[in-house]
Amino acid sequence: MRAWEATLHAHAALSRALRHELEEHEDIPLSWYEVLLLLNRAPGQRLRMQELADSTLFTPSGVTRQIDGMVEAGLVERVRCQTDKRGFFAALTPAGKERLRAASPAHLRSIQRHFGSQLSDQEADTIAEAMSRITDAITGRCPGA
Amino acid sequence: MRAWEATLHAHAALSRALRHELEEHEDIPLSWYEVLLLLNRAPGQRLRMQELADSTLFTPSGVTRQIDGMVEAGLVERVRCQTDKRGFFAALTPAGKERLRAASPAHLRSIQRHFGSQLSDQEADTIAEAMSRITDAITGRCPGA
DNA sequence: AAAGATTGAGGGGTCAATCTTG
DNA sequence: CAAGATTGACCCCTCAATCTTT
Repeated sequence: MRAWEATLHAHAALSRALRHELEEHEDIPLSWYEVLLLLNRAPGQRLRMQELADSTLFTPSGVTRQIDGMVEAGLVERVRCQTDKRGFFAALTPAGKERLRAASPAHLRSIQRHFGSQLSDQEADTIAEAMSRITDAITGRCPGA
Repeated sequence: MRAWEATLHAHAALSRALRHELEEHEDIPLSWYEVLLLLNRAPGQRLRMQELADSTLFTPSGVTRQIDGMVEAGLVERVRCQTDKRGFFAALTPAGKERLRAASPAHLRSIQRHFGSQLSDQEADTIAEAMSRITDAITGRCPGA
């Protein structure tokens, strides 16, 4: 499948470039950015660990490791859920919010430069729609796995 | 950028599904498959380490680790280049060729099921072309990194 | 027992430094 | 010194097992 091989290569090249630029300019791992973004969008700037796992498509343990690092860096706090004491929220701290605000412009420029500027509007639409469909098909049912 | 987020998610979900299915049915890491494929296509069923790094978009050290494992599994041999003794070839062994032949059908079916069958022919063409363009733009010049 | 989350062990990749040959 | 490749230290993520709360 030619389209899949091309996607694999583009993903490898692109995520490496984005990671380098984000770490160089803002000293943030690429994976943190997505978490900061999700938390910032969320009501109360906080999400359950489980919600983060679903949204990011990481495993629960992956989310735990990630939040560990971000807590240590002071960007996020763990808050026990009062109504269900098994659960925790990851809550954005002021420092985390500030860090996201600082990193956003450069990162968005990187994405635009390496990805967006290479695509016509129509291509971008096609890709967004097709990729979403693929993700839904896999996470929606999972027959084999 | 919506298209980029969707691509990121699709890649995460898809590569996880493919990895699980390939490991379950054929007991092969997903990353080995691409190397076996490249070697099999290559003249003499062998490639220089450097060529593998370029083709797969892994770093040189990544290729070394990968080949280490495949040599240990008997799928590949390291062959010193006679005309330039700094270099090495990774050469497919008969066992490696057989392993690829055994794994191919199931893996191709996985790709078709999770990826190809979700796309129209036109979408697949658009994606293949656009993604190739993105890869070329990054690896071709690299202004920032 | 089931759900939410974490921990220990391990795979797989990167970078910077190193070794060898040209 | 430059090029091809490898090594050591390290990061990130996953799986299976575990702990706590429901």
